[in-house]
Amino acid sequence: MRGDLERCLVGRTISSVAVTGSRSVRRQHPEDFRKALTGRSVRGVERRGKYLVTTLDDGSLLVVHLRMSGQLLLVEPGAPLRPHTHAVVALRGGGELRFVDPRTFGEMFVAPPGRLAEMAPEFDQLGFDALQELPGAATLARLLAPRRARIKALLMDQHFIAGIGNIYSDEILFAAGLLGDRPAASLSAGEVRRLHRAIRAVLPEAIAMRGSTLPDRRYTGISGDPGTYQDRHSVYGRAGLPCPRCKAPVRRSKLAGRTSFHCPRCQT
DNA sequence: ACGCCCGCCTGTAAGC
DNA sequence: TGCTTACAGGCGGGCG
Repeated sequence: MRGDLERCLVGRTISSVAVTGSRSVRRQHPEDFRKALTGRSVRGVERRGKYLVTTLDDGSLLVVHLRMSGQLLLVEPGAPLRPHTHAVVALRGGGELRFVDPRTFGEMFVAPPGRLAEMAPEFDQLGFDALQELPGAATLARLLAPRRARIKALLMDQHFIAGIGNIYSDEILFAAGLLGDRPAASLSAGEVRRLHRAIRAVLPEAIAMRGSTLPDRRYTGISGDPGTYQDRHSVYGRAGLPCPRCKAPVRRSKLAGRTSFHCPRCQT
């Protein structure tokens, strides 16, 4: 999604903004949000964990978090308005960026220059980015050693490592051959190395395939195009289906409060 | 520090 | 067919 936004938005100017409802823009008055964006042009698009951060020409930041059901779509003006469209950002020269979110857990806000920390204190709490800031295996081992949490809970803990959620924690743990309920501190040096390699293998591969679009098609690219990594899932969403490695049926369980999937033979 | 529960919402699918 | 219930890519807060 970051790449899509970068390709579609950098250099473009925002001509107008419309916000409907009060839930998606909730850290500031929607009118302030609208004013902060109107007339700005997009300089770049970054990502911190699961937050999308668009840099504008005045140094302010447009921050978006999609949470469970949020979607960003770039459409032609006049395209039919999908239900649950909460914000429309019109671009000069055509095109509209639309924020659609049925469950309204997602949100957007604009942080004026230098105000991100005060508007979004949780940014300071984010752990290292799973993709861009992953430390070496030895450092990772040192970080895991004192932790009593289960490894899956820790992989999904944005304060520890930022960017991994329920799908990719399960896929990473499968690739590493580890059970998610193992206490983090119980991993041997070799197991941490496997985990490290799994993170570095799964995430770039999933991104190359444009992510995982589940049957409800809630996550798509900016053009509404589905990702294809769901076809490569080894365990997530595959309860009862054969493990791609050993053919044992994939098991479904509850772990770290979330529905989880693992292979009972390949993961220990 | 950790596990577990709930709430925040709406849509969907499963179960009766 | 129609109703009720459970659950869904996240995350913060409260409790024990």
